[in-house]
Amino acid sequence: MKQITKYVIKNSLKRIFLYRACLVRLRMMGVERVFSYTLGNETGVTPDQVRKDFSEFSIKGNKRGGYEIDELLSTMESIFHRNKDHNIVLVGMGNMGQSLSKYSRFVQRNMNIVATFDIDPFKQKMRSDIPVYTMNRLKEIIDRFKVKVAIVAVPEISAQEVTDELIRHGIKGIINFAPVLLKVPPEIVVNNVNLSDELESVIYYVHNLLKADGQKNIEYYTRL
Amino acid sequence: MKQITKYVIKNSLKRIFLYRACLVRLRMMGVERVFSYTLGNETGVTPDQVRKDFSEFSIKGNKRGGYEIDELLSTMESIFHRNKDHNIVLVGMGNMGQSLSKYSRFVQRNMNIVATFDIDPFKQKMRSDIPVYTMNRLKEIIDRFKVKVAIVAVPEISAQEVTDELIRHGIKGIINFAPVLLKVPPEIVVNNVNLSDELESVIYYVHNLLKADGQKNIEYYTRL
DNA sequence: CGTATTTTGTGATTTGTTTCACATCAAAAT
DNA sequence: ATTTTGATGTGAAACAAATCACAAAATACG
Ligand SMILES: NC(=O)c1ccc[n+]([C@@H]2O[C@H](COP(=O)([O-])OP(=O)(O)OC[C@H]3O[C@@H](n4cnc5c(N)ncnc54)[C@H](O)[C@@H]3O)[C@@H](O)[C@H]2O)c1
Ligand SMILES: NC(=O)c1ccc[n+]([C@@H]2O[C@H](COP(=O)([O-])OP(=O)(O)OC[C@H]3O[C@@H](n4cnc5c(N)ncnc54)[C@H](O)[C@@H]3O)[C@@H](O)[C@H]2O)c1
Repeated sequence: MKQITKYVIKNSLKRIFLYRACLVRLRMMGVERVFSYTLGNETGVTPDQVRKDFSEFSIKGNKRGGYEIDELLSTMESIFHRNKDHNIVLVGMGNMGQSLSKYSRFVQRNMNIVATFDIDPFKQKMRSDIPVYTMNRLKEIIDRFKVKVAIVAVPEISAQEVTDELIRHGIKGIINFAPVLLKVPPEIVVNNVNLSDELESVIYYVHNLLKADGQKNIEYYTRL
Repeated sequence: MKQITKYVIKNSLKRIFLYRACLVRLRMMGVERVFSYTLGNETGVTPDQVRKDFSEFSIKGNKRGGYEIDELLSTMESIFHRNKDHNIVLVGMGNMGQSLSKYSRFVQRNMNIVATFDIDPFKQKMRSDIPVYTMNRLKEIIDRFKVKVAIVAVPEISAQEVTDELIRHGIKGIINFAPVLLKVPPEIVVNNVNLSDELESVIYYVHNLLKADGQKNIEYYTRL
């Protein structure tokens, strides 16, 4: 009973990510507390929106005193389940897969790629920090590391087949870089990232903005 | 007068990309015409929404006869300015930059990376199809190839500085892979792609869906 | 040729999101 | 201790997006 259940990250959640990144930076700069005004200014969001977003996630501040950054960050950590580590597998060690496997920021955020998989024996011989396995070890690794989330970085043609296999072995969430809409059962979370579309949309907006020349941006964009 | 003007791709435009990819596939399979119902089914969108989207972009079909795929595709091509080529520059030939520079699908969609740039002399010596230049040739290349759009794939710390330089030399649109909100004048289009956030949001949704277990998806997601 | 059928295109309605406005509280000032 | 000030938190209002519903148009069929 596979079906297309596309989802996009809710804007309010995207903004929470934004706030967090900003808070981490401010904290490193020695700042201890923020107001919705400060945070809004820093992230290009109105203070009202910041407070509404916090309200949605039941994040509380101190009347008049604003928000204590450390407290805010630890509240966010528990919202995002960042207190514990998350094991991830990556399928497809081509250009994209290799690049992602080396990306240190995932680890910094407690997202560990514990193993990668590829059908190409040459890729399997690659020396790398993270092991590259054949597909037949998929189940073993997913079970051993209690992996719930996978990165799909295989060619378009193989993406659905790989996805089916991942789900069969217990994967619940997928971030997919292949330019296809994966069909999955409704309880599976899929985030389709299509970089060609992202780039092309920039071109589209550049052209239309140049024509429109100025204030009518709203017609073409949606604010985050 | 730099400021934060974040924009996200409008959902209706995202869906148009979706329709197009689907239409290309159907066309290759020999299908000649579609109905909003077919297309919706194929992309997980309601037929009403398909027609509303087409209406927004003034795409017309034939009452009763549906849409002729070829006609639809060529209308879309002109909407997306795909009739002409688009020259792009890429700054930062690290893991991500190299991967993107090899991505053939950009070229397939008439988006040509004409040159790449890096401060690292080692990267400049790299043999690759696309030339790697020092930053001081940026202006020359941008002018020569009439480049309007750039890909930023440098570390977080350098992203703003590189962006400023790109804009100074006439770039109007940027897709940014560094996890920072770039500050740009309001007439510049920026698409900030943050892959850590995308991955983390999958984890977030997986956890919350598992808890919610079933139909209340709507609470956590926004449909595309 | 006219009637039934099917699908588009778009106002009207509903649903969702952002902005506004202000009561509420906590701290600072007097 | 009381007033003033300044920020939060959240209903209400305004705005935006998605769904519904149906008239209009094109085709099929008797
Ligand atoms: N390269 C990029 O910058 C880029 C950008 C955006 C999207 N993408 C998408 O990401 C995906 C990967 O792109 P790439 O450039 O890394 O391609 P690639 O060809 O370099 O790598 C694909 C890898 O997947 C492996 N593979 C193929 N079928 C497999 C299967 N059934 N099971 C396991 N592994 C399999 C191949 O052996 C290869 O190593 C593609 O869908 C592409 O469209 C790539
Ligand atoms: N690697 C990934 O998979 C990945 C994923 C998501 C986001 N990103 C982001 O993309 C960016 C690049 O990541 P990466 O992994 O390729 O890093 P990297 O360190 O491999 O590459 C960065 C490149 O930028 C060059 N550079 C640095 N400063 C520069 C400057 N001022 N001008 C020109 N070039 C400069 C460096 O010489 C290097 O070649 C980072 O911001 C990173 O956070 C990377």
